[in-house]
Amino acid sequence: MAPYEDKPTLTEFGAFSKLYAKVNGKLAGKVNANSKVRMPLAITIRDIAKKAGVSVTTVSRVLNNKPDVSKKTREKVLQVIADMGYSPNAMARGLIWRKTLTIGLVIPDIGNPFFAEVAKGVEHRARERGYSVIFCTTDSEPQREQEAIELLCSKQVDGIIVSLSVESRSVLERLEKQRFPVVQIDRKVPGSNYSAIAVDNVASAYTATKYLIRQGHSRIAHITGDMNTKTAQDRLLGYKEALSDWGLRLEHQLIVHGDFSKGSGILCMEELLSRTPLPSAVFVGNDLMALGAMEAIGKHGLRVPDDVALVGYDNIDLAASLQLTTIMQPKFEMGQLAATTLITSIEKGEPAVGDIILDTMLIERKSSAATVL
Amino acid sequence: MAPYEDKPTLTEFGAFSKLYAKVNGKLAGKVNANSKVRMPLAITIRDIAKKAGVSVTTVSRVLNNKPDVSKKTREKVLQVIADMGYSPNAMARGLIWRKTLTIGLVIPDIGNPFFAEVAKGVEHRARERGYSVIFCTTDSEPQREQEAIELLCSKQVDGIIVSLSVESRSVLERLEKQRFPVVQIDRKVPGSNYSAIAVDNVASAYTATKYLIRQGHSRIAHITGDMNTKTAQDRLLGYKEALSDWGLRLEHQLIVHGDFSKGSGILCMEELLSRTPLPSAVFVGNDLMALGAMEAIGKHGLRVPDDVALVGYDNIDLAASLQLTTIMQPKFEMGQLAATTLITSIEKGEPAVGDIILDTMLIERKSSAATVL
DNA sequence: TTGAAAGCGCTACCAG
DNA sequence: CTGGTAGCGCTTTCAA
Repeated sequence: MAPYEDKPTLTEFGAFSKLYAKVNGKLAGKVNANSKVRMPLAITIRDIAKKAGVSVTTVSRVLNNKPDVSKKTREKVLQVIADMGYSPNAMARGLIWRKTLTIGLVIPDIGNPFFAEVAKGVEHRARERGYSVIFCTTDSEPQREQEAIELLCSKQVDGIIVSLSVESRSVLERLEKQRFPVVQIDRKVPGSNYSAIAVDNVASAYTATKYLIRQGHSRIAHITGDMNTKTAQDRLLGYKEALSDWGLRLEHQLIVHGDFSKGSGILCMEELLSRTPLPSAVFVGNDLMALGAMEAIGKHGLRVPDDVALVGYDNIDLAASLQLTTIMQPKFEMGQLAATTLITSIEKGEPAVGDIILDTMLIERKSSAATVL
Repeated sequence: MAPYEDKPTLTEFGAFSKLYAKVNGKLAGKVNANSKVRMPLAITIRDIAKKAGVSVTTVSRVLNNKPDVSKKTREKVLQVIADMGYSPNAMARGLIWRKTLTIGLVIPDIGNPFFAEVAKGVEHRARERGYSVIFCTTDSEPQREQEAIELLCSKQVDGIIVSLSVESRSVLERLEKQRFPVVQIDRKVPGSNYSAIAVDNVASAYTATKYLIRQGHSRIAHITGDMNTKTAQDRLLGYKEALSDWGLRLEHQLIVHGDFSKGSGILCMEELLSRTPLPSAVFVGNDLMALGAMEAIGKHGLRVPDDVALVGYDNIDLAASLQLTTIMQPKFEMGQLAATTLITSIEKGEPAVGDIILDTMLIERKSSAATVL
């Protein structure tokens, strides 16, 4: 009648764990199957102690590499642990240590290659430092962002890496008051003091737009990301500044609002294709939308870059294959850095200071080339 | 001197939690800052009880929606909980319930859009059912697969969704012995009894190859995925069977082994491009490698499909944009189904039975079109 | 060098 | 309907 919900410890139950009789007190003695005493659902430190003929304290000492254990005892205990395949219950430890060695990751969408790559960086670095990662996706909906954070807090994660919409400021403020370790990634919530790992979106959007202008374009459209994010706002800003600096008129009908998804890229591009005269170039808020834009352009029998030049943002894997000119940002490294920053902050017991702004780079490819390669 | 490592409960500390004096026994009385008594690091159920003027038992009842609490008391307690922003410590609960409402997800690479989409499906469904997801990546290295599973077990997850290399059979067997809930996704470890959510890789690879043959190709190469996975083995098998059924000779020099990564796609294609005569078509083990293959082909001044036709596998987002013919498999749905299956198994207390094989579909696009669109 | 015992925050059992 | 109390599995005093 082994209960299915047993917690695993990667061992089969040995002869040792057939029936559990409480010994340290009232209930010692034989316990039959009908007893109300709950069976231990996995091997515990007590099982190890008994088998090794030592106290739980000693086992605990071995487990935690404390001194004050004779070499002989230590080896004996280690042996039993290996034999039984015991692994300590992280929850029980967490209760005492007030540490779970787990961090939270709150991102809009793991399906977006940008965030997938960021998540990869986070997970890799976290693993190196001995932490696990619980991830939550929010589609940048403030409601879900808050729920995710509350959930992670109740799960007692040691810290959280977040990428939030601008509306989640109050949530962050509450965490700040408790001095809870948080690091922002990709987008910083305005007014929040938590440090962020990001790029200069204004400057790089400016660069992208300037580049198109220099290519001879004067009717340049922009498909924005989710305007609820600082990222999208900043990229729009950079676009506007570039136009302004080069004396180009800002045409509101050339700015359409997407949400960073490929689908929205299609829709937005469709809309732009109905404008007359047609824009000759589009700075798209991210690569995923640029993908959609390409599809829309193709569907209308037009060609990139001949009819419409395109510049994206992110340099996700497919940008190279698609010959999409784009702004490269170091996604994996951002994830790694965020994890490093957060974990250091957790372990030092003090908040990270200052933002880390990483470099971006314009990568020129066919989608915007004046001359076809 | 508020310690930074405080566990957050989304509340600022109220006047209530300035200093904590043990009351239920020995240590009652004033406790000064030098005391060895650890300060409570977050609001606990006892704080709520005290503030509401009831027992912890009653608060617990309210927390768990048990009956046997008068409406008035319940409301009072709820009010205090809301006021203090209390949220129960999931670890303490987990210790008792032997449930963490957390599941593990072990995948090779979150950076691969296929797995990112699967992960998305898992997370969405898990959230709907009240579970969180810890994810671990392994690059299909058996060592890391085992470590990931052991880690997740020690974190007491309620179950695990895995996508493993064929070598991890023994690890699964140990989990099986303990009747620990596991569901396999995408690839099934041969010999394991845990049910899997996957597609028929042999049949679909057969379909893809057959399709190329029907397009008139007779020199068809294959770039395999990581041959340590059942997925890659099966796709190779389907490829071979199709060749055989159509009386085409199997040329070993036309089979090169990649690892499902884009980089390996480039390398493998380079290798194929050195063959003479050139294969006129390549069935690539997944879209990511097909991406790489396309780049390699372009770099050599050749064109798709005129010089080399390409068929991929997965139908990731960019396949549409790249006009890549591919085998579609329902990634998001696979993730959802795996989560549903696992959680149902966890909650019913019995293993899921049988595999779920989902339908695939050949999606024809330009990369293999006989006539350019 | 060892072990007994007191909890971490919570739920479950029992008695009122 | 309510409250006291014994643990969940572990670490950490403190005493031997």
